[in-house]
Amino acid sequence: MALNDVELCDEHAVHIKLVNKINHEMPEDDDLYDLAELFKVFGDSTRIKILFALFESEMCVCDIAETLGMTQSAISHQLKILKQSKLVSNRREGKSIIYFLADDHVRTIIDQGMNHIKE
Amino acid sequence: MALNDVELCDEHAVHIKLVNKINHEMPEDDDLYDLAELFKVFGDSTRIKILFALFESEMCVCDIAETLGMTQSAISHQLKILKQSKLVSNRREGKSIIYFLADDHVRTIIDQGMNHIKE
DNA sequence: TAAACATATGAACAGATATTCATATGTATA
DNA sequence: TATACATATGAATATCTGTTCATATGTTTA
Repeated sequence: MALNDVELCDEHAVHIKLVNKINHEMPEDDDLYDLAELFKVFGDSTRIKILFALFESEMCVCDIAETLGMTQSAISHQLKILKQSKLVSNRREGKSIIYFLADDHVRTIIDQGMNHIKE
Repeated sequence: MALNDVELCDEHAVHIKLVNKINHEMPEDDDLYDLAELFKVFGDSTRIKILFALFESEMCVCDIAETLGMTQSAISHQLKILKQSKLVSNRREGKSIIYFLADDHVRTIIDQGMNHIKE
């Protein structure tokens, strides 16, 4: 749909200033997209579980898989997504790769989410 | 995959206590699911844009559609999802239905997300 | 260095999801 | 009360996403 083709309420003349103001305050499309992508990462219960596990302790992939009762492959795929979003980091220790939380935003965001659903 | 069928690292004997501890601290499945569902709602740029619009002012459906340059139907579908998650509420005013933010968790959660992507 | 171990990865499939289109519902107005 | 207006909704479709399976990569150890 073209931009000059959008639907308008009858009261459009009254609201046009509001629409313009809001579009002026709206963040850049890139930021909005990145933000949605970030929340998308939190929007899967497997990844949420992995993050909760890492709240308690850093862990190797195998132990995360065991904790969640899922295959190593499934966990590894999800860890890749969490790492790409910079929510977790990892380091090698011998044969194992240890994953841990990248920073404390993760906790804050999840805590706020918990507050919301607990009401 | 059955629970007694999970893969175990060779070092399993060392880590079994950690796994048990983490499973003990892990929130209930229902809560984990609800939490993921909540973040899923934030994980779409159309819905993120609607929320940013409502940060500035309550609005009727038609004006939201115009602001975002999208159809009334698409916006209405998304508003339904936002309302089901209790992120927005609405009231009727004559022919229009006015949507507004339900509470302040929304701002906090989105602000934290912004902090993360802005680093 | 060959074998075992730990993890990563690509392809494929099944299930979920956002938008569109047509239309229904509810409200105001001529 | 017929018509226009504002919004909601169901079905259909195209796209996206999580898991599985098979296998590749990289490390340790016998």
